[in-house]
Order: sequence, then structure tokens, then C-alpha cells
Amino acid sequence: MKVRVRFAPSPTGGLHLGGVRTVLYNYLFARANGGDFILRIEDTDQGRFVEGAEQYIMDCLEWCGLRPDESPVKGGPHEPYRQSERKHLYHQYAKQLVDAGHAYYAFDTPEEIEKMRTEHRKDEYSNAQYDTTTRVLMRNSLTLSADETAKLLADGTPHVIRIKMPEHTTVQLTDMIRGEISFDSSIVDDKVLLKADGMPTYHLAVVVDDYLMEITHAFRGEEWLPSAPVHVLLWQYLGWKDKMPQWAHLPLILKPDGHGKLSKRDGDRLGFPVFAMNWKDPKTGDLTKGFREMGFLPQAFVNMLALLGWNDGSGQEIFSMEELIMRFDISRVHKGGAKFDFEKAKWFNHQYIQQTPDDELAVLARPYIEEHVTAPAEALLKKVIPLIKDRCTLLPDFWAQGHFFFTTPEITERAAITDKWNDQKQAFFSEWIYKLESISQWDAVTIEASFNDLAAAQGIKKGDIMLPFRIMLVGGKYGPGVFAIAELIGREETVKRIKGIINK
RNA sequence: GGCGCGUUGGUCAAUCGGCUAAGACGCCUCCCUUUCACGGAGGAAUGACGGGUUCGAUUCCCGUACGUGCUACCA
Repeated sequence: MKVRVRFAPSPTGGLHLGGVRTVLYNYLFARANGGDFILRIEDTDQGRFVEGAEQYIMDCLEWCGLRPDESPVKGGPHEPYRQSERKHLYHQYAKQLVDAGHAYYAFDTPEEIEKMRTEHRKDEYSNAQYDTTTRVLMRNSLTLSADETAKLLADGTPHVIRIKMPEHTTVQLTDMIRGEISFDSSIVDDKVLLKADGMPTYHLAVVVDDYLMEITHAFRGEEWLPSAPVHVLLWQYLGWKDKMPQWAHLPLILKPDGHGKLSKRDGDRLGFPVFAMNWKDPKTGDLTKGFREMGFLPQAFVNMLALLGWNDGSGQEIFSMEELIMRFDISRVHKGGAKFDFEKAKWFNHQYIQQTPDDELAVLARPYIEEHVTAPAEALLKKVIPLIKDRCTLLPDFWAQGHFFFTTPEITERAAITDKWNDQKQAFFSEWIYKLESISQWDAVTIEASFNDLAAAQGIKKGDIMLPFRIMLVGGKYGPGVFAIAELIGREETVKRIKGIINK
């Protein structure tokens, strides 16, 4: 049987890094097994629909290089791929379950349910569930006569269809990551399968669509584990048990500090991205920063995510997509959640910047340079890249570490010059700018030789004037070799920057 | 509260009964570099707790603790 997996996001906002990891594991598994990777949009909640979210999700997948074989826009043999467009499909299966006695109609209003919850709560911490013990108190086709039910239905009374969970049945499932897991059916409530608006809930839709789309392996977050028995029962009740996909519940990605699932707010609070790309909420207008805009390379982002909860046991950490496809093994995925470490994420990006060819880096860095200077010379950019790349972790660093090549810097560490300034240094630089004018060969070696010669002639220590010279050219105490900088910015600019300091 | 899942340094983690417990990030020291990085050499830092099983437990089993998730006509 051909392997078929799916990523089934709900289009409600930005794509969380945990979501991207789920896509990635799906993708790697599909590719390694010659299978298909499907993108299915789970938009059954009309109330939470967010304009643009679906396109955004697809853009994120594209950026990460995780292209679906079948999707709402690409199409495929199981169209449509949006659950809202599949609405008509679900009712018959819900009906089938009712007819078989595995589900029932429930006519309770939200107020009635709320009343039941508060009146029958077992303790102060929880509400009563609509389940095997409370359903006999409610208005549903189990408590109503067949005639009453038929009349309510005929009158178009708003209703839902709920699964009738069996009492004291042990539901077992085998998880590819966790092994055997079992639940007592009595503890899970009678989940709504079909909502009053005719839309299915996740529980029905995921089973029906996974069946119809011939999904063989289903990967999802650990938060779904508690409702897994509902899904297993549904597969059984619908008569599809031998077609049920193999499950894998992925561990959660947790907050770096404190506790709990990593959320968008943690990113805002701690200063790192949580979404793959910038997300602008169309309702509030709030912009949430993404890894892409923060200057991550997609390959680094993907590599980092792959290693968050998985490793191949060899100690290797840098993997190309092809290597990941070959080495990834779902059974080696960790069971426990992992705290997200932004420092490690940056380390991955640094590694990828170092291994990216200079001309590709020039293309990637250019936009960040162009935020500050118009039309930087390609030749200069190409010479600058190798000089500064090893001190660049994120793409914007190419500006932070190389701005002085393109424009006269602001002197941010003036004290490094003025604190120990004296007539001797003043004399050195005043003299040196004349020497520079007559240098025959404008390159780092010749410039440095001239510098050394004059220092020796004037009896001044080189160490005393190197730092001031750097500040003049760079503005601060950082950057590649000063003479290389002088070579690249040229004679005129070098002299100008020295004069800018000594003529004050 | 109930139920599920989990628990090796600060973080990510290897180990599938023999451990003097890998490696990486971060941190510290030194070297290199007349700057900052990169690089190199070192260092500090780990099996939640209690019982079993076993010649031998980080590894297997059971409790406890802790963490985390779920407990919606949301996914």
C-alpha cells in the first residue's frame, strides 16, 4: 500500500514552529517511503476562520521547501482539500453511526448544557461532561421517544449528533513513538460529531477524510492523545478499522523558561520568533515576527526543527534535506516535550551561513544592505561577504558587521580614541595621510607597510595607534582587519575618515 | 479533581543490563588575533525519589513526586 500522510492545519493564524515541525516529519516520512504528502485545510470552525491564513500557511511551506503533492490549490485525486467544501460528505457518515446505535441526536441548547455542567460537577475543579452518566438527563434521541425525535427533526429543531461512548471498554492503540496506549472509554465524553450548523467537528472530519483520502500514517501533536480513543472507536464503528492509519503523537515544544506549550506570546515576551514567517492579524493589525524576517535561512530553520525532538544517534547535527529524508526515523522521535532554545537556533543559522557559497550570501545579504544604502556595488559586496561572514549569525548582521564598507560610519566608541589621545598620535596621523596619498599600490599589505614604517620612524608604538585607526574606519571596536577595510573603501575614503577625526 | 503522556547537566540529548554516563548549545579559563568574531586547547555542570528483579541497574518492573497535555457545537 502506498504511504500517504497529511498535514491538516486550521487556518486561524500564523504557523507555529511546532506546526512546521509536524509538516516536516510528515514530509520526511512521505519522501523516505516514496509516498504522498497531502495538505488538507481543516476549516470547519466558521467562527475562527481568518482571512489570508490559508495562503500564509502555503507560503510558509513553500519557504521551507516542503511542497505538498496534493493541496487545495494543486488539486489531486481526492478533491476538494478544504473541509468546508466537503461539508456535504460528512452527514451521511454521522447518520450511519446514528442508525447503527453508535451516535445519537442531541437537542440541548447551550444553556441547558451549561446548567447540567454546573449542577452535576463532581468537584470544584471541573465541569460535568456530557457522557455516559449525564446523557440520560438530557434531551436527546436516547431519552426521547422515536416519535418525539422524528418530530423535532422534522420541525428543523437545532441539534447536533454526538458519539455514544461505550461504558467500561478499554480502547487500545499503538503509537509509533509511544508504543501501546490504552484508555477506559468511560472517561471520555460523548463528543459532538456533527455541529448544529451542519459542519463536522474535528473528530468526525479527521476520521472521514483520512479514510477517504487513504491516509496510512497520521502524525499530530501530543495534545490529541486524550481524544484518540474517540477516533479509534469511530474507525471501528464506521467499519474501516483495517484501514485506520498508524498514529504518531509528536511531543510538544515548550517555553524556554517557565512551563507550558510555547506560544506566540512567549516569542513577543522573550524576543524571538515563534511563527515561520511574519504574520499580520487582519483583524487587529498586529504583526508577529517570523523566522524568515528575522534573517533565518530556511534550510537552517528546517534543520533546527528536525533536531528538536529527534536525532539519529550519531551525534551529527547538520543535515541537508536529502540526508534528513534518508536518516529520519519516526521511532527515534523523543517522547518528552522539548524546551525551545533560541540560542541553539541561532547556532544552526550561523552554521548554514558559513557553509553557504559567497555569491549566494551576496544575494541573501543584499536586501539588508539596501535597507540603508541605495544600489551598493556588486563588486564591493562580493569582497565584503567573505571578510565578515564568520561574525554573522542572522542575515541582518551583514549590515551590522559590514555597514562601514558602504557608508561613512558614525563613531560610536569615540572614547577609545580621545581618552588617550596626544600630540604624538595627532602628528602620526597628520603625517600618514600625506604618505597615503602617494602610496603606489593601494592594497592592505602596502598600506600596512606604510603604517609600520611611519610608526617606526616616529618612534610610536603600533599598538597605540591601531585601535584609533580602527575606530576612525569602523566606528567601533569590531570588524575584520583594518588594513583590509582600508583597501576596500579606497584611498580617498580612508583619508577622509582619518581627517574626520584628527581635524576636530 | 479525573484521565493520558512524560522525567539523563541550565538547554537539546546519546545509551537499547557492564558507565571512568557521548556529543552539541550556552557559560568559564587559556591560546590565536595589536579590535570583534572565527578557530584551537581545557573546565564547571546530569541519571527526580523510594522499592523491587538481577552477579550487576541510567537502562527492566512497581509505587511516589514533579512536569505537561486534555477535560468546548476549537482545532
